[in-house]
Amino acid sequence: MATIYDVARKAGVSTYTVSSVVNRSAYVSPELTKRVLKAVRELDYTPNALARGLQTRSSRTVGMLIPDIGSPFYARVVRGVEDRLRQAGYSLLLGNTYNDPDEQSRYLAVFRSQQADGFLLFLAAGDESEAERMVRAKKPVVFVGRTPRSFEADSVTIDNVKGTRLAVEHLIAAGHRRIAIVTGQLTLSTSADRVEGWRRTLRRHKLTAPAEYVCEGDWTANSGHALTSRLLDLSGPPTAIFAANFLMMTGVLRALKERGLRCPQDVQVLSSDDSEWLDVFSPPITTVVQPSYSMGERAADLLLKRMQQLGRKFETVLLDPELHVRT
Amino acid sequence: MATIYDVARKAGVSTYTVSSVVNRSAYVSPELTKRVLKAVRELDYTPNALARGLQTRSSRTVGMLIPDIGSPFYARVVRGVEDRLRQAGYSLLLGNTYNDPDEQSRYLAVFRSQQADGFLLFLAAGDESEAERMVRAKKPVVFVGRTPRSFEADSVTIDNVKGTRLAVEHLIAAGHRRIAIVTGQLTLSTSADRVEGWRRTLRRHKLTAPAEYVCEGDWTANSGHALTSRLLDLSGPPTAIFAANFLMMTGVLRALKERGLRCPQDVQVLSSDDSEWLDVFSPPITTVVQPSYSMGERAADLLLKRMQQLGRKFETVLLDPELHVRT
DNA sequence: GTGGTCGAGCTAACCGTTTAGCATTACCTT
DNA sequence: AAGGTAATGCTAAACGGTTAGCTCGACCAC
Repeated sequence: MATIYDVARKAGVSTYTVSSVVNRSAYVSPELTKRVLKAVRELDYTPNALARGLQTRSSRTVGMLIPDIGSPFYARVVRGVEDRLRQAGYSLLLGNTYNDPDEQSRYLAVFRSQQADGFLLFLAAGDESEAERMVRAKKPVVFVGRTPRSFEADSVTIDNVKGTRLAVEHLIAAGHRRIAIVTGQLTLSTSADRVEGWRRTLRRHKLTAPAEYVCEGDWTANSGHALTSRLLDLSGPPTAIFAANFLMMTGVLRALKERGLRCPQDVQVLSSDDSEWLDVFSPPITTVVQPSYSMGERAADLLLKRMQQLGRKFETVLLDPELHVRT
Repeated sequence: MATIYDVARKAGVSTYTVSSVVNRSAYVSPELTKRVLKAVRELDYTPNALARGLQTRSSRTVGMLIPDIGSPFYARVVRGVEDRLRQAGYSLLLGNTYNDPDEQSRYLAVFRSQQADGFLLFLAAGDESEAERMVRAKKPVVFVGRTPRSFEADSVTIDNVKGTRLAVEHLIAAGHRRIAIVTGQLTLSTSADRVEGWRRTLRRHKLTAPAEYVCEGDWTANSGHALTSRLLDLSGPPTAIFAANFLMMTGVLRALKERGLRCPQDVQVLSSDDSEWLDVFSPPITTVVQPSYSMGERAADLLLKRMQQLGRKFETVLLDPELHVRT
């Protein structure tokens, strides 16, 4: 690989001049500019980002932590992030945590070592203290999807309380009185908020639900399946189930199918996370549409702002979910 | 951020000693080792990967190009890659090309600038010459999913000819005689091979199909929809349609639904790309299961081998698809 | 002619690692 | 005691960029 020295020699100028031309960082006469560009072309020179980053102490790279790139929801968030960062000239370093705090720590160490300029954290359940230290150390961090419980920071989340409220109101309007919720770890704000939305909406409509109607799982189809089986074994099983993500929803449907229960006739199922193509399948699943792509965009925007201006006050972006009714 | 100098000073040793301890690259007495580790801990020292990479001319980073992280299929490939690379101590730099050759070039430049040690390319349709230059320049490159048409290289692909054969044979066995195929750009080996498998299988069974039964799209749901509409307008419309990926399949179903055609009674639909949860929805879609996760793993393995031993002869891994029959 | 100002581009130090080559010490051999 | 050897860790030079501070010449005013 050609270096800046090679280019400088070939063009008969100093490395300063090459650098100035390549980065458009200082005026260079047309004559020299032409010679430099010619040498760059002929040597197929690409600046070494490592060397540049070492000197400028900025890698133009952002580290992002997500639970699972395999889930369409997260994937769309990543897409939003990437499209924005690309425009701003940043690259994305991605870390799949599989919701495992150890993997999470490992990736944070990698990001740190790679001198990431900023961090987008879609945190796993578990210890928040590491993330908190980063915020306290004034590193540019934006929390995505899940807000830290115990400290202030930039974040972009979806109004999960509202999302569940829309879903539950829809069910109540359809005549349901026994509505259960199947969700992920309750220590996560996403889960807690969804349960909160469910609880409040029931109360506002003067409905009650047994404690067993709140089912804590781990976002997987298997947990959705297991929790639903338990629900159906209750003496008073629900007539509607809200699943907090797509995979759990498929687990719910599987449990119903196993028992020969029909959806929506016997048990109606709603879920978070919309996909356009749900239209073409049955049963019809009414969903809470999470603006996942724009969540990614907004998070990237917020991070870019924070990186530019470290001292600014924390900002919290709350995005509105919508109900996509399917019948 | 603490540097190796800070650690050296604090421990009262040279940077050589710190480096030796941190990398376990040379024997250091227990006494000094202890002092170094203590200093590392107290200063919370993390080596600067940029400086290290500059010196060792290896970033321990792999650049990967994929069409769209938003598609579950690609996402699973990425997961396989990432899990393997992680074990080997590499980070993944991801580039979403959206099947756009320009984006692809842009990302290759980024990877190059970031001094990626290796490249995993799930290429977009279009010009292959850039990738070819990389291979000729003896850079560690592994092609994933799609093989280059015009030159030799390491690659990991799925036997698409066989996949389509399984699908078409299944349809023929079920009594279908008019089988159409809806696929992506025919310049891509994935598409071409699928069409090839379809054509050969029909011929082997002494069936013919009009030219219009081969429908070239761009992998999107919209193109699946448009192509299917055209198919249904033919004077002799097909009784079965094979869609070359998940999204196109949903487009096919949408077109059928619009016309009130029932699946599988009126038109049966098969597709590539399985998802476990298809079980819980109807219509039942028989799919060709692509071993996407292991494709990622194998690609990463192959790349690691190539990076270790640049001169080795090219290897082609062909993975077997399976049919997942749903009724 | 002198001094001042300005613009263009050069020089050289620095970013934080790794590592070849060397220095020092301890220990062994004869 | 002298010389040889091995073990241990130090010194200093890279790696490939960026950029503060400087030089040099052109131009201008008086």
